[in-house]
Amino acid sequence: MTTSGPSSTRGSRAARARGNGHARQGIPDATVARLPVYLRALGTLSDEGVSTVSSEELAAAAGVNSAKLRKDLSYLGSYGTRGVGYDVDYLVYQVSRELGLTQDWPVVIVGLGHLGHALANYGGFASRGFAIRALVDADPEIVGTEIAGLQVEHLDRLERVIGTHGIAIAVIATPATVAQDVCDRLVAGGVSSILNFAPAVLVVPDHVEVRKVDMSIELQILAFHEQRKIGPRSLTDQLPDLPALAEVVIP
Amino acid sequence: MTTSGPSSTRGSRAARARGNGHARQGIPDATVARLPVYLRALGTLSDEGVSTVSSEELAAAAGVNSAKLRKDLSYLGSYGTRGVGYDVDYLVYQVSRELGLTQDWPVVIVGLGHLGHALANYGGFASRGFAIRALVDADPEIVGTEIAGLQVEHLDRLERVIGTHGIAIAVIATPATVAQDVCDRLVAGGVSSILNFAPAVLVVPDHVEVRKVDMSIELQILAFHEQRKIGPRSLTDQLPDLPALAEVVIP
DNA sequence: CTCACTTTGTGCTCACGTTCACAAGCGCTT
DNA sequence: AAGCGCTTGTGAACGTGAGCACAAAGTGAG
Repeated sequence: MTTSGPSSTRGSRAARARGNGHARQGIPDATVARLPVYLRALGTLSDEGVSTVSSEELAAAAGVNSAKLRKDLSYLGSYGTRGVGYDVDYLVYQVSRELGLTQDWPVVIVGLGHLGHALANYGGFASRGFAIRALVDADPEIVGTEIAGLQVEHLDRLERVIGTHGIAIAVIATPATVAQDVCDRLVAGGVSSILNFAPAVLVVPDHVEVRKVDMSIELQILAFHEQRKIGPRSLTDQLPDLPALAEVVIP
Repeated sequence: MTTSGPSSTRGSRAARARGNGHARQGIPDATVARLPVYLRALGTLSDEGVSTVSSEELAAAAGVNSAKLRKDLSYLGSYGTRGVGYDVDYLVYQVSRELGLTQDWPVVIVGLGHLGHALANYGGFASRGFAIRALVDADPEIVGTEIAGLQVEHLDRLERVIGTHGIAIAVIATPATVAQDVCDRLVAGGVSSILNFAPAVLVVPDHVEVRKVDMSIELQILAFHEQRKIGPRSLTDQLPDLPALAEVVIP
């Protein structure tokens, strides 16, 4: 499940307004979230020299049900050939185009602690249509140093940096305490998509989309299921439950 | 939405087997995913000295609808007081207990590149019932060095490390190429919950739960929405779409 | 050309999740 | 002790997503 909760601009109203030739408009959110997974699997296949793939094979590589994969792809259009499968390279192009990865998106990372540092050095971005164009931090110890070939700029210049590079997508990797402030300034500066690594709930205007990545939350979800496996017979589990015990029977 | 797709041990069958006094068994996945968010908001309130909170206030702090919050909390039991609200500290305890955070979970991090390094140094774990007990890597340059107060051990010792500390939850922060191998060994060693940062689809037995954190995927989802905002009037958007143009009208 | 076989694209059903709206319950005031 | 206002807990309606199962459409053999 999903990882995070976006906030704005839900599409999907006219999701069913299809049926004609065009596939445009209204790809379900759940599908959009899976397209990058398909794209990665397709990239691997392409690198291996595979030119055609069936929904069954691709689904296995992406870790999903094949019917779901076919339905997902059908939202983009009819790019398969019955009796054959999908052309890998053609599908890579179509999915990339749908996701908006045929162009390069300039990105700024705000906050260069351990995590921001790791993100700046992560190669997985550049390969997929994202170009980290600027690094921003408030700590005088960090400002001016060079990370991943970029000079870290001071937070004061945030708005200027956004404007200069035409940045629409930003990554927040600051401490939680300043995340909302940074977020507000990003939005004021014109950023409309934010990837938030800070453990804080960001409040943004409707036209801004926020996605959250929070390892602490993911671990807690794992802990919940782990606890369930061990069983409801643990010590602490037999005790209090119902402060109000009435209203049980007799309506 | 989410973020990711777990794989196993879905609860929720007997979700509706309630109605009696007890609230046990069958908390919806969507609810479980939000409990950590509530817990964080509650922690902040508690630190601020707030002793009672209404569903409306807490929902605002957590960034969700108040009806949803009430329904979520109702799965744990009736811990609120009508006309008043919820006792903050009591609720913190109940949510923590439900998530299994009243005990400490020993965790191993495998892979100590930039990201693993950042994770090892992240303070947010310890404060929430998780204790990083071991760091494991295969690179001889890294093995033996000390990170966050722990000595990095060699991958060869993985099974031993798991056994010694009784580890059930592991974090994979290796390159994608070796993620599945590491995963298999973790599972063979007895780990049953995995948090995967590697951009790879992991295949695991049914009793193992995997959650995935992938910043590249999140960025691509943002790019999709960003592209939509700019409008379907961009250059590349007027072109190819329908290889097959027939079947348009007349059913 | 026809038939057998393969794989896509999708209608339909069911399950899950979200939201509304309100009755039930609690505390405070009079 | 009775009434009033506030807030929880939840029944019910609605919307979204998953997956089955099959018709449609393509390929290749005979």
